[in-house]
Amino acid sequence: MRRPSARVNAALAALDRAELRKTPQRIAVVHALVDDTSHPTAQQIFDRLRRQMPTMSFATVYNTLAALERAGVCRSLRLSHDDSARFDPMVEPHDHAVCDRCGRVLDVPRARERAEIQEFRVRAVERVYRGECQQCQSIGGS
Amino acid sequence: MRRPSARVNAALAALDRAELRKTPQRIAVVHALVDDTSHPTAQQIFDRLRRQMPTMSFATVYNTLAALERAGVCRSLRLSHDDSARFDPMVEPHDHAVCDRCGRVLDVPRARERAEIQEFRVRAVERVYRGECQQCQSIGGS
DNA sequence: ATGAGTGCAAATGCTTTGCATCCTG
DNA sequence: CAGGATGCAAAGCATTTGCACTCAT
Repeated sequence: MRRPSARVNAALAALDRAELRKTPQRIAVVHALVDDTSHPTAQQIFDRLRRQMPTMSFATVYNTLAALERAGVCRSLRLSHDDSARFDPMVEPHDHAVCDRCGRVLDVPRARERAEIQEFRVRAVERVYRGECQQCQSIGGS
Repeated sequence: MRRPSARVNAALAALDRAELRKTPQRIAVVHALVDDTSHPTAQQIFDRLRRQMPTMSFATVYNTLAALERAGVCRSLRLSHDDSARFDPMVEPHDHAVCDRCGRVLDVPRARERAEIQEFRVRAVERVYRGECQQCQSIGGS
């Protein structure tokens, strides 16, 4: 956590919009997450917060992260088969570079694509298109 | 499973190369997986095989799928946060389209990219670059 | 008989849930 | 005081592991 940033305020505003109470626990999670580019796991966030708020429970961290995701404040990522979920406060569309050796996850802004990851030695690229398949389109609905 | 295909033979050859015994269980898993484009989970493969081989155990399916992955016969995918691992017998580089509504996973060959998924309404694209970060490169090693 | 492979069950690890309690409005 | 939120513990799943047994070399 750095100084109160614009991102913190935007996140708290998103909580309002989602009609979620700004409890001390949620504010703490927001502070811990919102300026963190390391893509922490729920466990890492919990460990960090526990120091400053010893009553914080693991379940609250999980529930809060899920709430924040629903409120559009963060996204959860499952980038490797054997890793737990990681949380990314950068909600603008962007990509990720995952290190095979240390597991580090780097953000790759869309505008730069390959340029941004010059220092990253790319072995493979995986693309996932998300959307609606033909069958589901024809069914219609929301 | 269809008629014995070229893919089956290639997979069995890969087992040889990896010095893995071609046991009835492994052959059954190969047959169940290798011509299946639906990206089944281990559970789905197990359910299917259990019918024709009632002694087949879940652990064997898991272990066999991991062995097949190491042998280069298939890849495991974790495409959504809440889904279990899916197995893809198509090992050539390609991408995936995931339906938000039904969870269906479609293969998207590299050559075609967007053209191939005309009938799929794309909401978002996610890219993952896999490789080695700068720090790990400088450490060197294998 | 040696060692890989299997099958069962138990263990593990991440995540979710139930529920009593606590606030806050 | 009503409903949302928290904290704890327990439950759920998917996946992995330990171990005794089997089977092919």
